[in-house]
Amino acid sequence: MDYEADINHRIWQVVATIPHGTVATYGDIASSAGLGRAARRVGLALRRLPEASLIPWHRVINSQGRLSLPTGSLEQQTQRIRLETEGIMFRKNNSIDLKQYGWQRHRHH
DNA sequence: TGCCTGACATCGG
DNA sequence: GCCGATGCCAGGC
Repeated sequence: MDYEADINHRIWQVVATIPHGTVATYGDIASSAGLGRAARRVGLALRRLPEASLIPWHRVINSQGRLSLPTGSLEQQTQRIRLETEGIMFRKNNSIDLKQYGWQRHRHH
């Protein structure tokens, strides 16, 4: 397969390791996949994900703790429902506390 | 080739 | 907390 397809697979592989009930940011995934700060590349890979895939794409959110899919879209609603189903609570401003649910939350500078 | 856009991140103001 | 500018990597036309 070509280079781009290989990158997508690597990204999906990392996303697959995000534990149930936790979330990771696009940036987290990018660095873990060896892509440096190419966070936008992660969004592209998730968009390329097959509809029937079992990869937990809903556990990937932005660094502000908010969902990046279009507000009000069916996709975004699906993501929120799935996260809440896993026990993740949203704040009043529709954001998620990364300190509590974040994946690589125990790193130190 | 050039320009615009996007499931992003970070820094200012 | 809400913009706007920048840097970033690909896609689409």
